[in-house]
Amino acid sequence: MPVAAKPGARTKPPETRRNDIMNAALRLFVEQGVAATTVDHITAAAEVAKGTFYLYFTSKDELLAALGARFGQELLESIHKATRRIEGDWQGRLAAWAKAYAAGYLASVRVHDAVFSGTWPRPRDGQLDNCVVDDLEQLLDEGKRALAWSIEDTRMTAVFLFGGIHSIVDDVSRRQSRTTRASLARTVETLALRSVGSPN
Amino acid sequence: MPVAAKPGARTKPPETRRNDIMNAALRLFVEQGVAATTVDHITAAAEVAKGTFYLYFTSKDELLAALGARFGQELLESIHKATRRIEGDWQGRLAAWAKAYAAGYLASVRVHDAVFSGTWPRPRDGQLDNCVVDDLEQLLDEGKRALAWSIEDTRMTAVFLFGGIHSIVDDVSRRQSRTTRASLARTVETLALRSVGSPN
Amino acid sequence: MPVAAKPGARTKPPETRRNDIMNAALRLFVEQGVAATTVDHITAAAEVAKGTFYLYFTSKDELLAALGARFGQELLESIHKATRRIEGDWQGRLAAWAKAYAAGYLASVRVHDAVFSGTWPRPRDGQLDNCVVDDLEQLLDEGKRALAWSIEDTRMTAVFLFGGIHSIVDDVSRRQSRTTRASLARTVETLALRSVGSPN
Amino acid sequence: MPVAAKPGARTKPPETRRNDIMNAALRLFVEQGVAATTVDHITAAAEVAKGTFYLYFTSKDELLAALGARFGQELLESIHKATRRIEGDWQGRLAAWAKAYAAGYLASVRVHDAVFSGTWPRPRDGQLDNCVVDDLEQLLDEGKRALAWSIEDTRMTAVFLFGGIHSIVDDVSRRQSRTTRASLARTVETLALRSVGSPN
DNA sequence: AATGAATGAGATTTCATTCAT
DNA sequence: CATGAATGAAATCTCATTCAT
Repeated sequence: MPVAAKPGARTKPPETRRNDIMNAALRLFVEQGVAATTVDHITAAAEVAKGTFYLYFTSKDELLAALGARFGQELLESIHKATRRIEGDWQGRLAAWAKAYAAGYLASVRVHDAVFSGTWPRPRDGQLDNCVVDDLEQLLDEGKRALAWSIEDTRMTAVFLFGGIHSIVDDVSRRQSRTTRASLARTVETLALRSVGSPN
Repeated sequence: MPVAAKPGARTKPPETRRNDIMNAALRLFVEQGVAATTVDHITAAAEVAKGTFYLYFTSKDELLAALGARFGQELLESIHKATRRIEGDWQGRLAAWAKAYAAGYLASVRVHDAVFSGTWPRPRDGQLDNCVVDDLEQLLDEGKRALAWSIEDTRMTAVFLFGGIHSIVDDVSRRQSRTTRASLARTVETLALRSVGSPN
Repeated sequence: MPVAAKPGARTKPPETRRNDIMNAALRLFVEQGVAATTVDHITAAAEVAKGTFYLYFTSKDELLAALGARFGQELLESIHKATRRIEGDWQGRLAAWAKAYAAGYLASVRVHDAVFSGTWPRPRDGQLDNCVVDDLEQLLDEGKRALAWSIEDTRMTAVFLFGGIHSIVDDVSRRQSRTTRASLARTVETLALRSVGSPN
Repeated sequence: MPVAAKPGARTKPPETRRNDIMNAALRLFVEQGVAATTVDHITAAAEVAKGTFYLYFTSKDELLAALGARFGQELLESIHKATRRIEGDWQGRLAAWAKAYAAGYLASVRVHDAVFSGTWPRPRDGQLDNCVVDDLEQLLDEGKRALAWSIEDTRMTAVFLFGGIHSIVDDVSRRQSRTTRASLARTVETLALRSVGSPN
C-alpha cells in the first residue's frame, strides 16, 4: 500500500493532454533520439506525472505509433493543400503531387526519422505512411482510367514512386547534400513522369 | 593415474566462433525479431558464455551491423552473378540488374527485415545496403557516359531506383501478394528502363 | 536497448549473497516495518544492485517468506537446545518446551512481528511457524502414548497450546507489560500442564 | 416547461452510504483478498465515485479497521446471545462462552481472514478482536472472585484461551479438517475448563 | 580465452490518495 | 456532497554490458 500523493491535479480536456504529451515527446525524440528519451523525460517535459502517461498511452511504442499516424496525416494534408488547385492536366497533377511529397517530406525528415526509426519500411501496422501511398495509388488509378498514362500495375507503380522519392529525400538529407530544392524538385518531377511512361 | 579430460575450454578458430554467433543470432532474429532476442538467447543458441559474446562484438548493435554488412555483400554477389554475362547492351544490363536485385531481395526479405529493422532507410553507418546502391550508381554512370540513356543526376536516379524497387518488394512480401515472380520482374524491368528514359 | 553498466561485480557464494540480502532486509523490516521498507532500501543496505535482488528472490513477498521459514527454524532450534537434556519426565519436558517457546518467542517478537506482519495466523504457505507446532504435536503424541497425560485430540491440543502461548507473549510484549519473565514462565507452565490434564 | 430530473446527485443518508461501501468492500475482500481489491474495485462495486470513498474513510486501512471493529462486535453479540441464558454455573458459563466463540468464529473465518489478513495478531489499534478478549477476561474475573476456579493471572489466561481457541479454529478451517462441529466443541470445552484448573 | 554473477538504467505497471470542478 | 482526472511512489521486470576469476 503506497503511502500518498500530495500536489496538484489540474484537469485538461483529454485531447489537449494527449497532445501535450505527444508534442513533448516528439520534441525530445527529434532532439535526442527515441532510444535516448525515457518516459521520465517525456513526462517531465510535458509537465505530467508518469502515471498520467500510461493513462493516455499503453507504452512508449504506442506513443510512437500515434506520432507516426499523425505524421502521415499531416504529410498527406500538406500534399493535398499543394495539389488541390491543379485540375485536368494529369501530368501536371502527378508532378505536383511528387514535388509536394518530396518537399513536405524533406521539410520534416528529422521528425520522420525520429518517429519512424526502427520501423521503416514496415510501417508498424500499416496505418502510417500508407495513407500517403494509398493517395498516390488513387491518383495513378484515376489518371490511368483517364488514359493519361499507361501503367500496368498501379499499386506497384505507386509503391515504387513513393519509395523512390522517399529514398531520394533521405539520401539528400543524409548526405547533407547541397542539392538545391529546385534541382531536387526537377529530378523528382522527371522521375515521376518517366515512371508512368510520360517522358517530359 | 589417467588424466581427466579437460571439461570446458574448447577453443575454436576466432572466425568460426564469430560465425557461430552471427548465425545463431540471425536465426533467432528472423524467428522472433531483434528486440525479442536477448544476448542471453544468442549465447545460449551459440553454446557460448555470455562474456564470450563481448569478446567478438562490442555490442548487440555491432553484431547487427556485421549481419547487415554481410547481407549487403551477399546480395551484391548474387546480383553480380546474375549480371556478369551480359555485355554491351546497356538496357539489357540495367534490366538484368534490376531484376536480379528484386529477386535476390525478395528471396531474403525476412532476413533483411530482421537485420535492418530499426535502421532502414538510414543504414546504421553507411556500410550496408549502400554497397548495392553504389553498384547501381556505377552502372548508371557508365551507361550514361556510353550515352545509353540520359539522366541528369546519376546519384539520385540510382537512389530512386534502389529505393523504389526495395519498396515494391517490401510491399509484395508484406501483403503476401500473389504477384508472380514473372509479373514482379516485368514491372521492375519496365520501371527501371523508364526511370532512365529508355521506354521499352 | 539500455545504455551501459559501469562499476564492479564481485562474486560471492550464492548462499552468502542471499543471506546478506536477507539480513539487510530483516534489519530494515524490524526498524521501519515491512511496508515502509522498499526494495531499493534493501539493496542499498545490502550493497547490492537492484537487479541482484531479483536474481535471488522473485519478489519482496518471497523474501518475506524466506525470512519466515528461517525464523521458524531458528525458533525451533532454540527450543530444542533448551529441551534436549530433559529426559524421562514428560510433565517436565512439556513444561520445558512451553517455557522455551515462550522465552524464545519473547526474545524475538519484534523480528516475528516484522516478518509475519500481514501473514499470521495463515502462514504464507504452511512452511513457517508450522514446524514449531509440529514439534509440539510430536511431543504431545509421544507423551500420550507413554500414558503421561490424557488428551483426546493431539493435533488440536498442540495447536491450542501453541496459539495460546503465542497470544500471551504477544499480549505481554504489546502492552509492554511489566510482567517479569519469571511470572510469564510460571503462567505458561501452569497453562501447558493444565491443558494436558496434568495439573501441577 | 417541465424541469429535467437531476441526472446524478443522488444523496443517501451517510450511514447507508457508509454501509454500502463497507459491504461491497467486504464481499470483494472475501472473494479476492484485500491486497487484490483496489479502491477502484470497491467504489465500482458500491456504485460510488472514487472520491466519495475518501469522504467516508480516510484510507483503505481505516475501512479495514472499521470492518474489523464490526466483525468483533458481531462476534461478541453472537457469543452473548448464546451465553445469556446460562446463569449461576460458572463452569457451564465458561464452556458455553468457549463453544460459542469457537462456533461463531468458525462460521466466519473467511470474513475474519479477509478482514484481519495483515493484522493479526497485532490488532490494528487495539479496537478489534480485543473486545472479545476483554469480555472473556471479565467472565474469568467474575468467576475467580466467585471462587469458581483458581487462576493466577486472569489477563494472561483470557488471552491464552482466546488465542488458543482462535488457533484451533484456524487450523481446522485451514486444513479443511473433517472434524465435526461436535468434536470441535467438545475439545474446546475440555481445554477451556482445564485452563482454569477445573477438569471436567 | 572463456565464464557467468553482478550491475544499474529504464520500461512498465499498479494504486492509494488528492483536488479542481 | 459527489466526481474522476491526475498524481507519484513503489514494485516488478528486463537486459545490455562489465569484470573478477
